[in-house]
Amino acid sequence: MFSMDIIKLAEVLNLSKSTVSRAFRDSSDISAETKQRILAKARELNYHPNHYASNMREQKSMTIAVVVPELANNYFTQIIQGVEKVAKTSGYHILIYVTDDDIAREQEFIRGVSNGRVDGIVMSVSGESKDHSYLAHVDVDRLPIVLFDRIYDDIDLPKIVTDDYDSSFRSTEHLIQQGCSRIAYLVVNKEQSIGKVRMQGYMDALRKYRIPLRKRLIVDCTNSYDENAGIIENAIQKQRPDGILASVERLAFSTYYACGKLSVRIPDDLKIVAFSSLEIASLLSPALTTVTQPAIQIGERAAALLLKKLQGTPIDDTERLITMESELVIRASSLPA
Amino acid sequence: MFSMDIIKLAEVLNLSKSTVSRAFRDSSDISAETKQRILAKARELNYHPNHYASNMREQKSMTIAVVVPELANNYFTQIIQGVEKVAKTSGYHILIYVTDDDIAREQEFIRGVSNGRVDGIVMSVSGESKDHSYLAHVDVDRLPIVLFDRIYDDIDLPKIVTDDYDSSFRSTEHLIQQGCSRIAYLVVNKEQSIGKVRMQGYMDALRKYRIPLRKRLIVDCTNSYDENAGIIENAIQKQRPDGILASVERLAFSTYYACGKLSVRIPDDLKIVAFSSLEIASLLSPALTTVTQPAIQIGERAAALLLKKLQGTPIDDTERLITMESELVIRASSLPA
DNA sequence: TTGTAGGCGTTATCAA
DNA sequence: TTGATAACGCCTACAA
Repeated sequence: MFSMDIIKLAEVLNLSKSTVSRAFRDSSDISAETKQRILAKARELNYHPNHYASNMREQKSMTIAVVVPELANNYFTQIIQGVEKVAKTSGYHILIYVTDDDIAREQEFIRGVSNGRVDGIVMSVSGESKDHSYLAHVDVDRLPIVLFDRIYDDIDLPKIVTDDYDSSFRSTEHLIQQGCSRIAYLVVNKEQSIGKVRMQGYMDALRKYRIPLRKRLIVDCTNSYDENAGIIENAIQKQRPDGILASVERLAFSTYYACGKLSVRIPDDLKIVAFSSLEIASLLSPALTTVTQPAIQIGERAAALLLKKLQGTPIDDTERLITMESELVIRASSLPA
Repeated sequence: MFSMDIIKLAEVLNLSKSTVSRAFRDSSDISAETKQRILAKARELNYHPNHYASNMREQKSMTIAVVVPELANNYFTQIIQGVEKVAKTSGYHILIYVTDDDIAREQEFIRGVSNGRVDGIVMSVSGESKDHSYLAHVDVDRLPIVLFDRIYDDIDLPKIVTDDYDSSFRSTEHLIQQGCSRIAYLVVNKEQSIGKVRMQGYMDALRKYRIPLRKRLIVDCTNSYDENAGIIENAIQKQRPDGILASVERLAFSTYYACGKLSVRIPDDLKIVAFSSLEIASLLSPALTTVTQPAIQIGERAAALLLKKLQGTPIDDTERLITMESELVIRASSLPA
């Protein structure tokens, strides 16, 4: 029950604490010899400068927060991988916060880290986009924020997104070209940025091919697996779609299960394309056609942008909205039987 | 560029900083009225007590570190989900560290958080188990550690594991009962805790059924997808196994790809069982038989155990080694064609 | 090159 | 109930 601090270490070494302190920074004001001696002793006594004390002095924490709506989603865990990778190389630590799509919690987290606890934030916002003005009050010079994927359009922060509109348009077009005419769009929250943009791509593709938009084919799902099972089964039975565009991965899985249960054959009776970062999409039965977002790169990019800002480099305008390209990988689930 | 601190807030309110400070803790030495006034003003001016300053005073950070070998693995992301969930309810923050199975980095991380940066650690160790004595030097009264899944046997810390030996034994037995006699065991690191224990279960099951152990059927894989592709293809062609037990999920995926490439049919020519936390194992082609570990619960349990310790409750002996049960979920990949 | 001293923002102790 | 003051452990002018 004995804790080492800089003073004790200094005493042991018969030096002042300033000298010891210098040994742990880049300071040139110290003889190599003394420095070695200090470092050696520190290792021996297992001394490490207290991070919080340093932080308080230096007003920085070398920590960034990653805020995501959920963890049970390959996309977000890949984002974290990307952020972690970049953060690590610059010596930053990362704190993870999961909002469960609850804007109150999102707000609470942002507040909770607004005290020097983190130096910056990488965030994909929660689904609800009603009142998010709290973000506008954050002093981004003190606490920079980079948004990715699920963003708030009216908030002026650096953003990284994927070409969701195009991907959605192309996916729908692909289904049409495979002969689908009753294409359903599965969405969790169509008020939210990505849900909305992807829906627009879907609708515009239908219009281009003069396929009437049927409101019933836009299916509102939830975050609950159980509820979605019912919703999707119901939609399949009642609306008889011959194609499905799932705006998030999870909804495609639910569709697979529903089809299994209802004996609807994929792709014979129903073709599917899904936004998904599942790496083994090709091992599914049938292999799933995906819009694959470069999730890891997005995470890396977001982290790099944040670090750049943290290092004082100004973000130029071209970097305030970065659009990355997704890839439409066509597999069996959307091809002729 | 104006930062709110307790002194400024006190000035605005015409109070002393002590009084303001009291408003933010449970202190009863303050009138309800004053407290309200302070809290209201704080909200208005967006003041939050600086976390690091508090930490320094209180010698605790309300933060725990989660150290995992990798993030590209459903098991570990589910663990994080579990830890996050429990930590959140107790107001703890979580830092994520990824070792990439590099013990040097593991060591570096532990050192790096040994300064009050975190109050405790939940960790699954890296694969290499040569020299990990550094862990023995950690003062676990100051910095409690809970190990899970991949552990070091000779380190006396609370541990949470799954019944890997039994699972492995039963899986192998299951394959034997399906008529397999040349069962390969795919492993990444057979020196490491889980790799070793799972191998033992495999070997003992073979012995029970008097099936000779063929060294060639124990296939050493790596962490690289590309390398594994070659290794596994090679093993399938040269050793002609009729059953495979994959000790980690990723190796099962590689096997699926290899079989596709080599036109080996699953389960007709080769049956597979894998340790895997993939939630959509039943959607694979064919559906994958899995040993499913209760990953989320393990994470929850590990976090709960750590929090218990942090709250000063002593850990009793029965909790020093907790064994959770995995479930063998039999699906098409290991059943008769 | 090394030492001295002040302050980073809090909270706890003690006095008023 | 409130206020003054001394830590918490560290870093950086500035002095020696």
